Amino acid sequence: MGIEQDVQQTKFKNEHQKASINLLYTVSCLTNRHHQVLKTFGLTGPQFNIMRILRGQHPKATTVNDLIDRMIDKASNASRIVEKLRAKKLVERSVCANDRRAVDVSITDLGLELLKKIDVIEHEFFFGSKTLTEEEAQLLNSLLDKGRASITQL
Amino acid sequence: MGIEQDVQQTKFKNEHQKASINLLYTVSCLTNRHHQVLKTFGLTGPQFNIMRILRGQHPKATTVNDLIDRMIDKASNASRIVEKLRAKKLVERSVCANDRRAVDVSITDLGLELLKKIDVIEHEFFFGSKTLTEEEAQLLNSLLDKGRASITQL
DNA sequence: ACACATTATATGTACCTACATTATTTTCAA
DNA sequence: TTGAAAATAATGTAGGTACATATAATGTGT
Repeated sequence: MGIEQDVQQTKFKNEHQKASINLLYTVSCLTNRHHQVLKTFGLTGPQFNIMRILRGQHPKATTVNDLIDRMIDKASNASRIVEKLRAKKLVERSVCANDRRAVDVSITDLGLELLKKIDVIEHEFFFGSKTLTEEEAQLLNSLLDKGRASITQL
Repeated sequence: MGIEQDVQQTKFKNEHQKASINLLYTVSCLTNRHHQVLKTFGLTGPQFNIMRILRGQHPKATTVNDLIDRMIDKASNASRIVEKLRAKKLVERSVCANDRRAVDVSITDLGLELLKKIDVIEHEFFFGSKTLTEEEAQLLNSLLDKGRASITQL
């Protein structure tokens, strides 16, 4: 099944326009699937992302600013997401001792347990894990890197 | 610049995980750029998408239901977006004569003029238009189609 | 003809993003 | 040292998504 069938459009101006639509549609499928899976654990995508970053730093704390730097999807509102996680007792928050402007966030034991459960089905989150070979995935990566240059160079 | 530098992560479990993150990040760059451009015309991405669909049908009207079917990014709230466009006088809305449940939406002359202006910089919306060859874009399309099968087959 | 399911749209809620603004603390240079 | 600039979070607003539900019109089987 190519993108033509999937979006009910048979004509594209050229392969670049087709690739643009293909990217949007593919990522939409990917994130829909992820959200579906995460929902069964009571998490949203951005909440899960923050939890993973916190686990990576555990047992050290991470400031909100560090979270913003490391999130893939820009977090103009990391504070609010952290607050949602705190309400679920998955993370803790405290004013940073060294810099009283900053806020230290760290994952709780409850949070670590939840991530452990999600680890089991981690392969669900990998694009093309069942249909692309390692070489094809590598090729995809290089094409994305190369194509992205036409955006960032603007 | 590969994805490693862009997301400040040097280790990935495998090429498939890397591709997943690369896709999310790439589409984020792509849509950010589009939104940036569209904003100068006073439109959001979804609003622009609906306008394009309406132009494709012009001078025939399109029902809200048809809009939902044809939008790439699922529109659980096409009504609200149409209402925003109507407030800007870019589209018109009227109860469908044949089926009084349905609502006919059509683009106005003002809407057509706006799209005409945006047409001029349409190439801005194409991924990799300056950095990928036609063959590379074609290859990217086939990899996306193939990889997407691992999501939809679930 | 009428009860009932279906369809088309609208709306309420929870969550998200981008962007602008604010409050507080720290840094740094005159 | 002190006053301005920068940094860190939090918050308000407008717009978006997903999902559940409501409302009205249409279609259908008996």
